[in-house]
Amino acid sequence: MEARVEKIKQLLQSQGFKLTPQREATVRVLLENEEDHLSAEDVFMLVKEKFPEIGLATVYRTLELLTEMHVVEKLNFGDGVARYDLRTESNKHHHHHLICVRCGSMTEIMDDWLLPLEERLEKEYRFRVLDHRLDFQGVCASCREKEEAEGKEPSGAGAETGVTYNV
Amino acid sequence: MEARVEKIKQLLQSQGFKLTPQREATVRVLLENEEDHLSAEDVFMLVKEKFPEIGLATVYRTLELLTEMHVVEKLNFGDGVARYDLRTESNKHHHHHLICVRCGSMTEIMDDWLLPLEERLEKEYRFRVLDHRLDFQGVCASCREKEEAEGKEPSGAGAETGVTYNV
DNA sequence: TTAGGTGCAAATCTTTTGCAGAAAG
DNA sequence: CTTTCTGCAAAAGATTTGCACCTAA
Repeated sequence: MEARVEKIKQLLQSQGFKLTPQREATVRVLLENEEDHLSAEDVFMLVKEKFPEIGLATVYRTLELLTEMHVVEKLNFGDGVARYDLRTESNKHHHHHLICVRCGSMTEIMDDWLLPLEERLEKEYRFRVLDHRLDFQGVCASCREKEEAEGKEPSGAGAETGVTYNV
Repeated sequence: MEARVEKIKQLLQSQGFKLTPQREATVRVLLENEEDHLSAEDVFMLVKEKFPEIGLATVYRTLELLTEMHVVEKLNFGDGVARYDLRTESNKHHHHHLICVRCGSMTEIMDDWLLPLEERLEKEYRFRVLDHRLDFQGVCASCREKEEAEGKEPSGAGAETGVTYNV
């Protein structure tokens, strides 16, 4: 943990930025909540617990800086707020989401299933992939069990099931 | 074209909604600009040309309705505005984006490269996929050519090249 | 005549920015 | 000292909502 803070500190300093107490508090919140996808507001609230004087704008500016430094990744799940993820060895480029349209739960899968696709993009489109985002919307295992227990049809058609009316 | 408008009309009516002139104008704009990813504001401007009295709120409400009906798909490329795509036979579930970090261009690829992955999700996670989103960020062919012509290194490391500092 | 729709303006919500003062090299 | 950084408040930009009026089955 300390080593990771130190690494970020050095990275910032190498570019002429400072790891101020506010920024360090922000980074620590991100490290302590690595499993979550925190919004700027979430980060702000958590930082405030340790550092009550901090301003929301500072958090936004810090997250922007960390995004530029590729320390965090700015995510967008379409719910109107940006979310931020630390980029670590384990999630670099291997970050896919299973989003359940029933219960809203989100599962992450880390396998890098896309490498073969990226090779194809390189060959067929001459497109050099730097990053990707892959989200699946669907129904998670536990919601499926629930629905099957209730005797519903296995997958379901209806208002919010993703049925497409082809136009 | 008329047939597609008619189909949408019937779909709306089957749920008790009306295809008002404002909504029809909005739908037609979407049909006429199927290749683009229009924002609500874009749609508003285009509808205004044909139907000057329309209000922005009506466009938003129409797009929301069409999204709920799965006639359009609401997309988010992280540039601060939602964009809307008609869901058609040809792009249903086969809609990937190549977003160039240099010039901002966006290419769509229609191949459904993800079917094998969706099968794996079904097997390994019991997750029933209804839809997905796959975006690649990288450098497009023409920007690569430009950079190579300028004698830059082939792919590049630097501020906005997606280099990841592992933390 | 009644639910669904519309336009307008105001409200909301997230994110950004201007600025004067504070901190660090 | 000079650059970087901060907090606050105001601004900006996208989207939503309240409301009075309108319009079809």
